[in-house]
Amino acid sequence: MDGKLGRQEWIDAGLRTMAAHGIEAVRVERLAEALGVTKGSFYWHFKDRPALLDALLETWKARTVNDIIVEVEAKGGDAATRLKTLSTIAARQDGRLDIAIRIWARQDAKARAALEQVDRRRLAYLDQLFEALGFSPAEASARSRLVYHALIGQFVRGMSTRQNKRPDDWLEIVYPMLVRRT
Amino acid sequence: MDGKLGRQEWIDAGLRTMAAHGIEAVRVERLAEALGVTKGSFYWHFKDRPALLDALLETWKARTVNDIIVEVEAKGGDAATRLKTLSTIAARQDGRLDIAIRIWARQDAKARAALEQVDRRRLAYLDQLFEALGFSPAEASARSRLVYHALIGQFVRGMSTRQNKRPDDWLEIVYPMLVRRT
DNA sequence: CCCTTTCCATACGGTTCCGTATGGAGAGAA
DNA sequence: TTCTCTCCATACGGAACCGTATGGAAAGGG
Repeated sequence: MDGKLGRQEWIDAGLRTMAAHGIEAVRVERLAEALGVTKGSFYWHFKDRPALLDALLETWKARTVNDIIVEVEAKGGDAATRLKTLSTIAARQDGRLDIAIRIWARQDAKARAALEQVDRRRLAYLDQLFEALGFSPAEASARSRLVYHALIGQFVRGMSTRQNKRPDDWLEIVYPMLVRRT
Repeated sequence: MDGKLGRQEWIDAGLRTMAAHGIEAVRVERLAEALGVTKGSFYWHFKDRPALLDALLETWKARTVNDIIVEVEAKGGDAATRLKTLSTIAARQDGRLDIAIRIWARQDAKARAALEQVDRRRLAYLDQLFEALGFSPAEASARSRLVYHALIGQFVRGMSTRQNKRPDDWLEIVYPMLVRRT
């Protein structure tokens, strides 16, 4: 199964181990072993390790800034429908890569900048949906943050906890509360 | 300024750097430099690095299993009052150490076990409060998880984000919604 | 056939850790 | 004083990385 490999194979392998074990675990000699080559190959395709990490971040950012939002918009519907679509899609993601980026962002300025961009985009979209449901900007913002933070918390917890086979139904249960105007 | 130092100084230093930079940053030679000694001291007080990590975990667990719950119970009041007390106390914690443990638990079985114990304890307490407010077990459990996950998410995000000076008022805003029976 | 380009293996020096071995300084007991 | 116990410094070997230098195999063009 070995033709020659290019940047993309290294990036994919990097994203895999990053999702599984965090950015600290993506080492060039380990990736080389996993890919069945030596690091001679790596330093042909990349200048150094930071160059790979940049590529990982860019790849993640490109595929993450709009992914869920685009998917929700594609399904269409009114604000309530989109919010429902969004919550079901978001809740069944595994989010391991997002969490790995989030942990990385604690130490790295670039990762932090990319993450804040993604967060702002998603929170703005959530704000928009809640406001379309008739909530004031302050109420909409608070509910957006409640939901978004709760999803992050679920992912973080699911990452630490052993394979949780329970499908986590709390979001479905509290969903009616979240969208009901007072 | 240095009398001799004992296990506790090493543990405190370990907890500090762990809260600031994660478990990966807890290295014996770095701690030694921070404490103004060499690692000769470390290997006098500890068998090896894992022994220190065990001590860190035990220290955290001992001071965390009950901390907030005890504080809330000390203030007393009915379920609604306690829930309010709990949310304000929890929201103004920094939670960096908890998050560091949570990240560590992704890779370490012992940390995972300790963390699951703390999580179960806290979630059970939250369930109890919500049920005392008249919610069904399923509703209470869902709301507990919503709030708990949201707090985790806030801490994780606050850790990645640069010094967020906004005091995060979303919890206060959505609080009435959380405790209102349908 | 030869030559160039592409891709990778091998070998090396340097850094940062871990853990061990050993000796030494200081303080109190005998 | 001398002996002992506690605590730490120093020095060492080894592992896991990073990045560089260099050579070689494979493939295609000329």
